[in-house]
Amino acid sequence: MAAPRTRSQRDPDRRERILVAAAQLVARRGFHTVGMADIGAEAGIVGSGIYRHFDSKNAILIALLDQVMDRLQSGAARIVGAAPDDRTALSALVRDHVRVAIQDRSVLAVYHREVHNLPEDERRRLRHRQRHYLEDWVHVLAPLRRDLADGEQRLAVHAAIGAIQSTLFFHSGLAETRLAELLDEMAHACLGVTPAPRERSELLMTKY
Amino acid sequence: MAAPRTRSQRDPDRRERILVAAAQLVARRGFHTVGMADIGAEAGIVGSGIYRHFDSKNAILIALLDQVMDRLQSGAARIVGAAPDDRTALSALVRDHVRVAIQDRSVLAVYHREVHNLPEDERRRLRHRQRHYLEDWVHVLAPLRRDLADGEQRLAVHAAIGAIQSTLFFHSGLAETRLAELLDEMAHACLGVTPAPRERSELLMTKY
DNA sequence: AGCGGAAGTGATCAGCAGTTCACTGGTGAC
DNA sequence: GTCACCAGTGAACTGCTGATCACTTCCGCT
Repeated sequence: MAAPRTRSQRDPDRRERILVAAAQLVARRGFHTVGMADIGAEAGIVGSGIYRHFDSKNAILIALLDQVMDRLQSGAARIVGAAPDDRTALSALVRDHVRVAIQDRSVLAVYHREVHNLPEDERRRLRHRQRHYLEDWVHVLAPLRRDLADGEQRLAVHAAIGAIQSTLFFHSGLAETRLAELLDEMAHACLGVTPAPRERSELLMTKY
Repeated sequence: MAAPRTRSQRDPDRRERILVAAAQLVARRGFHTVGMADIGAEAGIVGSGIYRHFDSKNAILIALLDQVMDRLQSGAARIVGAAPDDRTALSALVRDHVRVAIQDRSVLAVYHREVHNLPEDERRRLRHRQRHYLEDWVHVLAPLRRDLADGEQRLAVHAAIGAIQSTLFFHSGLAETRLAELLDEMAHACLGVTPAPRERSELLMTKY
């Protein structure tokens, strides 16, 4: 029962296309500058057609930001669960964040700039998820930086992520592998931890 | 003639109060979430009264962002003109940016998030000023990091500033001096340069 | 073929927020 | 004292944009 119903008919993944369109447009021009008509046009339908897939304009933004947190959190969970030691875990966290920053560039940029455009409760919820993600970092950093107090470790994590995400806001023109290498290095520098050797899978920048 | 006319009458620095009010509100809730009525109320007048001091809502934002760039650029100009060598200059640039990030927290946060809400031409103008400021950093970093290519040096500068500005988006709860110390350290780590010893004046965190 | 329903359309609504404007009241100049 | 002027007021206007709704179209299923 409740068999996997044939979802949509015209375009099976229209919903996803709307999200992609919104991410690109919002990243470039800002959430409130972009109209439903714009998003619709980019996704191949008319503005009002979006309401077949989302309840409101805000719902699009929420879906977008949740998607980002999903990617970050799932990566972190996998890493923390599998890494043999703290230093390996931390380096893997750094590299995963770099990967997301490069691959999901526009969505992450949107997250960074548009969280405060959310209604109070949704913002709290996302901030909560974000805090959770950061806690993963702090938890593996703590034993490696006993010289830092609790709040200071948290600051270091923020700074490392800030360094990584600086790439969201300008175009370096560097090759992706080189870009990843440098961001990786600088994030580790912020954390005051020498990078663990890369895994083979990481060298390939694979998705999983 | 055209003597320095007695500017305003009721409140001599109402204009400034409007800017401060706008900075705080916009930093917390975002530019388009904040209405003219809100800004006015915070500044002690009614919403429409603002138009005696600014041509439009956008004009407030522009004045705000220009004010930030003024502070950054004037600091950079002073430093580059006076520093005895590149390493001292770079460290001074870092410390000045840290100072602005802490002292003018909300205004800098607004800059970071709301530039793309500007009309095309104004955005270009501000981006241009920003580029100019970054060029000062790159110029003194270049001789210290000959191992990096041109675009790579620029990336490092962005990352260092990203690390510093990460402090704009959360409350560390640390004492200001300790906060400045750590940000300073991490920014230098991103740049791959050992900090020059602090000047006496810097230790006091004075404005000039 | 023909039925049912989901996807897409376009006209229309509704409300908000920036802006304008005629007016008031207080301040400084003479 | 009074005159000119300008910051400040509040009501009204307007344009824009998110949202609604009745209608059409297209697909899948029997």
